[in-house]
Amino acid sequence: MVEPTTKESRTQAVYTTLNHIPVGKVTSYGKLASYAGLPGYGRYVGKLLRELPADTSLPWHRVIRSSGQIAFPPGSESFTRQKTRLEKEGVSVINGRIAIKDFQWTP
DNA sequence: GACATGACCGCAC
DNA sequence: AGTGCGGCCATGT
Repeated sequence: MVEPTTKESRTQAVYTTLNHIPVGKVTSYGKLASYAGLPGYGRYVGKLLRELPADTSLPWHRVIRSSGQIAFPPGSESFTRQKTRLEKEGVSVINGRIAIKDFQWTP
């Protein structure tokens, strides 16, 4: 049988890993995918987060690009929303970039 | 099934 | 340090 990797299992794996990111730390789409057991699924992670409901309890704002920058165009609503949430958790964002040296979270 | 799109990534210049 | 290009995966037309 070859179907242990269904859409639901992938989604669940990503959600679970995302929910384990502690406050004050962030990770990247690609790293999150790898930690969830899905290396190379960075784009898919972005798609999942995009499909999240507005009232979700998942810390989607703790996911940024590997370059340390927010994935939204500066000034957009999503950008501001993410920046505000991050700063409320103690993560400084300057010019769309995470201002701390050790922003990467490792399980 | 081919082509285009997207909250991505790594490497080369 | 900024830009470009190919690679990656799932979806929608």
